[in-house]
Amino acid sequence: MALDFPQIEAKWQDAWYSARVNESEPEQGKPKFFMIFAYPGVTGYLHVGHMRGYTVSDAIVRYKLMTGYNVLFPVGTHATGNGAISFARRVERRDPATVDILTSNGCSEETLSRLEDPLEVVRFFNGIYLNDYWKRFGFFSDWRRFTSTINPDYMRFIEWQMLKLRAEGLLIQKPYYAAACVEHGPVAIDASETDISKGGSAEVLEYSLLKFELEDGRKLAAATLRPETVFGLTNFWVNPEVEYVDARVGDETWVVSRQAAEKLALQMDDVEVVDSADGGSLIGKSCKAPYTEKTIRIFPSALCDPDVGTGLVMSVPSDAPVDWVGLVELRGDSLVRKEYGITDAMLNEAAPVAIIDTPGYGPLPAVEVTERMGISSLDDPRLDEATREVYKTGFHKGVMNSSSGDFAGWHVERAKDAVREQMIESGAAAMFYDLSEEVLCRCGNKVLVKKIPDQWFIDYGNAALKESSKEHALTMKILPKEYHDNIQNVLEWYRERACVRLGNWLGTPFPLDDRWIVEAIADSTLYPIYYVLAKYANEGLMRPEEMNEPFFDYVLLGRGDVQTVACATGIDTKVLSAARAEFEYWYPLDINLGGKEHMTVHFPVFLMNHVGILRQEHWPMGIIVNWYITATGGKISKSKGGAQPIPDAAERFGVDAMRLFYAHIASLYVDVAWEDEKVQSYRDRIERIWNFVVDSIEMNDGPASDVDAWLRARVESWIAEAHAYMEQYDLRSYANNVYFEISQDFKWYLRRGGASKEVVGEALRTWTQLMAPITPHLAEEIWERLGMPRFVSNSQLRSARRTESTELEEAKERLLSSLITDISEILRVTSIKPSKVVLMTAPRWKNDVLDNALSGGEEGADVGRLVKEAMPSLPQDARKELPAFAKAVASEVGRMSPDERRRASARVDELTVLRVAKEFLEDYFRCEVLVFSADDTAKLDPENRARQARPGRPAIHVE
RNA sequence: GCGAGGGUAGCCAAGCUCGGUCAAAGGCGACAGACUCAAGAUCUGUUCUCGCAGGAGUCCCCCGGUUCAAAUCCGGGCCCUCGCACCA
Repeated sequence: MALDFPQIEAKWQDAWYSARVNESEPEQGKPKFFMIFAYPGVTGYLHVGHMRGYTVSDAIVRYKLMTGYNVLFPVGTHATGNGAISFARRVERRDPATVDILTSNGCSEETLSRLEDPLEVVRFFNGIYLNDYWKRFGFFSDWRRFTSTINPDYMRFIEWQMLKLRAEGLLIQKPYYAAACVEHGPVAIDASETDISKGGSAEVLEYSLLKFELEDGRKLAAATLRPETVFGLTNFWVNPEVEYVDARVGDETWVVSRQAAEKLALQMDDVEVVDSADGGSLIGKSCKAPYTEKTIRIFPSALCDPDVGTGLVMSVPSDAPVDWVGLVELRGDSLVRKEYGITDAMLNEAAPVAIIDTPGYGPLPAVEVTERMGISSLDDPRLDEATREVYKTGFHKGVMNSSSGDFAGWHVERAKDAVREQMIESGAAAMFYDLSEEVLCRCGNKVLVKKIPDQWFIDYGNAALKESSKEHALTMKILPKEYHDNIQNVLEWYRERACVRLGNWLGTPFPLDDRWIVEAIADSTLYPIYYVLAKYANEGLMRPEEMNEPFFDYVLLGRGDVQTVACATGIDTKVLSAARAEFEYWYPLDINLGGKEHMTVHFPVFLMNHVGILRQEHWPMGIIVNWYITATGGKISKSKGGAQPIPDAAERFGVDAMRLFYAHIASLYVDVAWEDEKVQSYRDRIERIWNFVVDSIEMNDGPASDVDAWLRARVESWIAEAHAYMEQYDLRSYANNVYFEISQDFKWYLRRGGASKEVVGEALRTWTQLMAPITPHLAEEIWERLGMPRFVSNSQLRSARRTESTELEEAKERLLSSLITDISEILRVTSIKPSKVVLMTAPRWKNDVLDNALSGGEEGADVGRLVKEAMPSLPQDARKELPAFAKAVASEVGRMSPDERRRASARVDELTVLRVAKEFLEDYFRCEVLVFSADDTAKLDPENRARQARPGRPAIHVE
């Protein structure tokens, strides 16, 4: 009989939610478990990959619920930022891809026009996430606590957080250079291109702007990434085709390209274009280099790009292949030389000057590389490659040579910053920021780097904060372990982080200055707390305008007394006390689970804000990082709308099959490709289990047998292992046992003639409980069939009762199954069709020797001692065998782990076990089976195989 | 570049923290058999090579080292993936 997945999913979800099994209230004295997953940003539909982390969270929470914990597992969404705004804009202009995604998900034209409003977009997707994803998957989340970051009450919480950061001295202000659109303000440069229409992979480059003084006092400003090469300057490049301008900067006049002047104006105060400047007229003239004060000649070059840097370039032919090739080309270009009057003497003055010792190169790497590669023209596309090669080695491995003055002997990497600093200090240079490629805003305007003079930062560089956070992180349960170790480095590396931004964004206005909006990472650090309070706001027990600083101070920091706070807020004292008690009950957060992208972004600030603002007893306890589900042949990205819409997949495969897929397909800490066939096979597995269970429930009761005790023993092992795995949140091993190993045990039981309805029923109940965290709908359906009261989901999973006797029961069956393996192996290799199998258990003395070896304790067994102690009592014919056997046993025992020792000590009466199992074996191999002890003088052993018998491994003879 | 993770049999994926229980779990695929009118359903077995006795040989990206013993530890190399800050 097939399972109707959608039907049972709906049935149990209705039942759970109407019985409010998913809702959480504090219960003093009962241990609590508080878990969240990092809430998703509201930027469109999610895809099947996102459900991995969410599902794992739900499974953990469900397990905790079944093991005595009062659990809290709230969910929410992150609407801050421009995701919803840009989505609304795409809808507004009826972007075909966006419209297509929406309509294929069933949106009407009416809904479409509603979604032109960003707030409606947020509302719309909040509904989708809640209903189509999380409820659809049967999560045990307390829906009453749902919150979203642009809800008015949540915003009050963020305001409070910023005030506390300031109070702790963790807010600082300083200038900042950000990519910005002239019209829309700062934009994010990011490959997913939420803000921009072009240039997602651009970077902000830090140029040094070096000033070269002309005879008339004006200054040519050249932008370079390598200021330390100032010592190797030989000439200057100007493009006669480019339009330059004279720009007044403070009390100086700079010559730069018109485009560069515009950029400078955004980054420096007091920049004004006063005149145009003719590049051609400069050529042939001289200018004075900064720092070295060397006089160099100005030459023409077509390579100066007015959009890159300042459109003016300083020339270092020793280390820049482009400069060297430029000089070579110029030397051979008589036409140009004639036009600008460039003489051989001038060119000779521009001969390369060696400045850097680069491992693997001579004194002039650029000359060397271009000659080796045979590059002689600026049009040669391999110039880029040559530049990269020289730059890379020179910058990271090079050392400044004796021609670099005070910096001789410095590593280039260090010299770069030091030289720049000195030049800036002396007024010979300035900083200049530019993008590595053209970036266009969604509106079509150019994105440029703009100085923001009074940017606010959270000071994650604060030494005390950093130290406490690192120390606390060591005590946290952080998985995977690699991240537990690495987060130390991440925290160490953290520095100030911009926490507010200008522009058209959804989010909380910055309480210290409402031109700013609190930035999207900064408003999502303490938020687990807010789930505790959201219930009260959602139920109308407090209004946003009442949630002021005294309110949060009282509830979260325990400041003030309830009467005063009630006056200051207008909130009922009962509500205040309850909220505070509830916070104290649930906090700290036990687990925050999120994708690997959070490792260097969200998790560190999440931790540090807790440490910075809250009392130590409220600092978070654990972090779990999950890796991704990807699509075959590339990421299934959110922006592309999702290769596999979640409701569709749920419909096709069933929620439980997907949940099992997420739990079992691989360790959480590797990326896994989504494959329909894989999910389908989990669906098959679930149906197989269902059919098996139904058959078992309907089975006829049979007589008690000797495997009953074995199955009971196995149940104890299932439970013990389940708890052990979940202790480590190792869902995969847990699922492997529950969905694959356990069914094997049932099959073995039946095969061995087990028939007790009672024993099977007992085992089925435990099995069902074990399934409940991962495949809850299936488990409930089975639980109901078993006649159990609602619900398996909140039934209690007891702890295991393993004893010596359960060990023995398991050892007994292990003996049989390994015996079957051995016999089958012999039959397979020899191709004998057996008419008779003779089994001979090890003689008594071998057991004694093994026991003796095992009792030897830690120092292990000594062969000599074993032989000496066993010899006297041995029958004559065994004495020859003893030394070899003792040696084998000694080495075997020597390398046993404690676990193996325990098992080996739990040996069973093999003769009896085999005699009892004789019929079973005869049935299995369809032939006669004879059982002897090797001690038995009447045994049937024509080939003298009895000597091979060892404890746990009877000798075998087949014919 | 900086930082992190990884390369295991046809494929996916455990194992590596604590070296021996590892020819290396499990799943998928493939092959064979059983049950069947039949099957893409289910069950059983096989799936590195050799083997008419439960075994042997070779193996866990490559090279080298430590060790009685290495998939596991150390060094070097090649290759892949990911994060890098105002992007959630």
